[in-house]
Amino acid sequence: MNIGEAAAASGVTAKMIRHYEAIGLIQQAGRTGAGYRTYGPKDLATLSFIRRSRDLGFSIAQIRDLLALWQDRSRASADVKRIAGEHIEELTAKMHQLQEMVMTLQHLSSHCHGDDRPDCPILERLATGLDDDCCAPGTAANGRS
Amino acid sequence: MNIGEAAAASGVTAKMIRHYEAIGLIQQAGRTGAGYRTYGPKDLATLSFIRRSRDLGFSIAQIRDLLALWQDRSRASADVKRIAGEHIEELTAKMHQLQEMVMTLQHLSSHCHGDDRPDCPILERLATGLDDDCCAPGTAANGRS
DNA sequence: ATGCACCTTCCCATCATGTCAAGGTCAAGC
DNA sequence: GCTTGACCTTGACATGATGGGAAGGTGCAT
Repeated sequence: MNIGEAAAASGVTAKMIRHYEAIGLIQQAGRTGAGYRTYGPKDLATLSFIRRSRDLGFSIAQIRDLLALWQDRSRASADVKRIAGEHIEELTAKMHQLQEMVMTLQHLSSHCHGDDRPDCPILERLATGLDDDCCAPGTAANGRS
Repeated sequence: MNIGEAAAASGVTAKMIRHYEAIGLIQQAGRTGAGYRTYGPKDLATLSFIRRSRDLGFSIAQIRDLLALWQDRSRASADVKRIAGEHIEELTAKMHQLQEMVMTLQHLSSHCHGDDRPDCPILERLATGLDDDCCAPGTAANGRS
């Protein structure tokens, strides 16, 4: 199986397969006489594992650990669960950051009439850091926290 | 005002101030005879504007547009509102992606007993793409959608 | 005049991925 | 056999926002 077929079958681009090999995330692939990389079912399974992990937002470093655990028959599931738990916390923290941004922006946007006139509370807030057209003083979104 | 003071006052690092100048996001700063950059209140306001925009997750490209609108006295607030609205949609989409990851991971994690035994539904799911210990067939989190 | 904190430019690193270029290889058709 | 097109190889460079560090100049206080 060539790299192109492996890429199509696993959902990892050929470019990334070579990259993962270069950084040591996966073993060096076998080679044909002409230097083409060859892949077997086991390699495919590893590549698919990586792609699913990436889809769940794991970093390469985390995937490295997960792969090691996966291939360790004497692993403790607690180790896997811990990695996943840490990752969940990272993702949740990012989510909350985004949520705060969205709430602030929605608040500002709702007070911007959005017409031809230049007056705009969004720009005012960005310029001054203060939200002087705020309907709910004391909330986290008013910039005076 | 030197770059260090401007950095402390605006919350933008000296490194980034130089970078923003290099990419043309801000005007070239004035220089002393010795080549030191100097900053005035107007520059400070611009830097603070940029930092607040970054805090709200705007990209450099978006900030470029926002700065142009800010300095355009004949702007239409509708333009600002549109940029903000697009940004809200981007952020919301990212949030939902993270949310889906978190839900999937929480589902898997809740089914992992997390002890010394190697059996682990998280790894199984990453390896096979299938969630065979699923309590709620047909939901988005079971990998068979 | 010495020392320290600050400034300058320039280069490299991150992280995961993409693009592009120059060249080698394989398989099919003529 | 030769051409063609699809595929492979390596390598370099780009993204976006930021950090780190080296090597050297400047400002100010002791």
